[in-house]
Amino acid sequence: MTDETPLRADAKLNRERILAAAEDVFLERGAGVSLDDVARRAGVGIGTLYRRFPTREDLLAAAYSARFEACAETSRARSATLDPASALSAYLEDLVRYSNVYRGFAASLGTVLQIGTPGCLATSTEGIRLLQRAQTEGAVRPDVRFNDLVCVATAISLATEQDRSGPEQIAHLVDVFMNGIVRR
Amino acid sequence: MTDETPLRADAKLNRERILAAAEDVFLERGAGVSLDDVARRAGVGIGTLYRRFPTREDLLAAAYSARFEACAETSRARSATLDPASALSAYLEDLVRYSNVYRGFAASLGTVLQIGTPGCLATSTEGIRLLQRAQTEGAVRPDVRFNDLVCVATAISLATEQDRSGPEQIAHLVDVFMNGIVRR
DNA sequence: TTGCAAGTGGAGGATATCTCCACATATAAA
DNA sequence: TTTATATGTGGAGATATCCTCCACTTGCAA
Repeated sequence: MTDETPLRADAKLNRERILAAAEDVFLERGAGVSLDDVARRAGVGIGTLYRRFPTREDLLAAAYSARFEACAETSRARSATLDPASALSAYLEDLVRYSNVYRGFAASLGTVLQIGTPGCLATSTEGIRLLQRAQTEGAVRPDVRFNDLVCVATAISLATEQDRSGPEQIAHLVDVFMNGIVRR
Repeated sequence: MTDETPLRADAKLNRERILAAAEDVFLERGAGVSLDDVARRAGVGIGTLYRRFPTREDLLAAAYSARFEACAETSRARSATLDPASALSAYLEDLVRYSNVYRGFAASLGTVLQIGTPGCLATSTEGIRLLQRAQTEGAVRPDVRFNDLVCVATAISLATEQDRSGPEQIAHLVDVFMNGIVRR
């Protein structure tokens, strides 16, 4: 799963160049941009890009890694002072917010999270932890899986990146998903 | 919005050929298939296809129209004998089931429903009616919008088209989203 | 019959993806 | 230092899809 041999010095530099270029280009023009453009911006051949990141999702996962790491860290810090359900709710909201940083990223969220990048791993782990905690404390139904949460986040991201709806729309949808549609 | 002048006889025939071909090809290989393939299967030039259906979503909406019409009709019939919440729940379940007929359709559900095809309109109208009824009878939170339901359906479709989960999985997720993730 | 609005096909330009391989070079061992 | 070679590189080109454009055809109303 993880790459065995360490990269050669020049290769490592190119890898970083690619990631920096990807961040710029994805931010500017969305997650669907041509990978040739990324390579060009990085000053690197397209072959080099593909050797390092065989799929677009690999590149997205790597480019997002730091962000996801931050997402996990924020959640960890916050969850100490929140009840389990609120912590999970806040986590979901953040996940959606992060997914909307690159336009068009939402559709890949599920795939990307499954790639073993440190950040992806951190975010998944944190989500699983929060869910489990909420479930053992009886705050959340026991038959919900982490995968369900990812789907929810995906759907909300998709819905909110079409409409130019603000953060209150995201919060509303998260609330609906957390508390249900039926009046209580 | 709706097309003014009626189609010429030959054009109408071609339109039907395209729709029949689209149904076959989408069923076989998913909603993302090459539109050239659809045109070829229909025995029609690609230009003709684009003239009639400017975007893939237009074609999807038209191909789905009959199905959506059936979805609405079923719901209308059923809702007479069900309490508002159950009727809404059943409607949601159907919406998801229909969305999974073409692989890869789920992500377009929101866009497609907004296209004025008779079936799309019927399904939307029915959903809005059920939601309103449930809300005026106090069975469902007043701050939920139809758009939220589409979001829910999308999420569940996405979740269940990845896993090869059966209908009981769909029912389960609908239940979760009707009653909330939070334990009651 | 006939005029023409409506319709048709598909070549072709634009854009993307991804592979392949001749060539270059960092690095570890001699 | 000098190799030997595993590792890395660039980018041409094969393949695929999208979508437009326009010369040509045809249904149909008058």
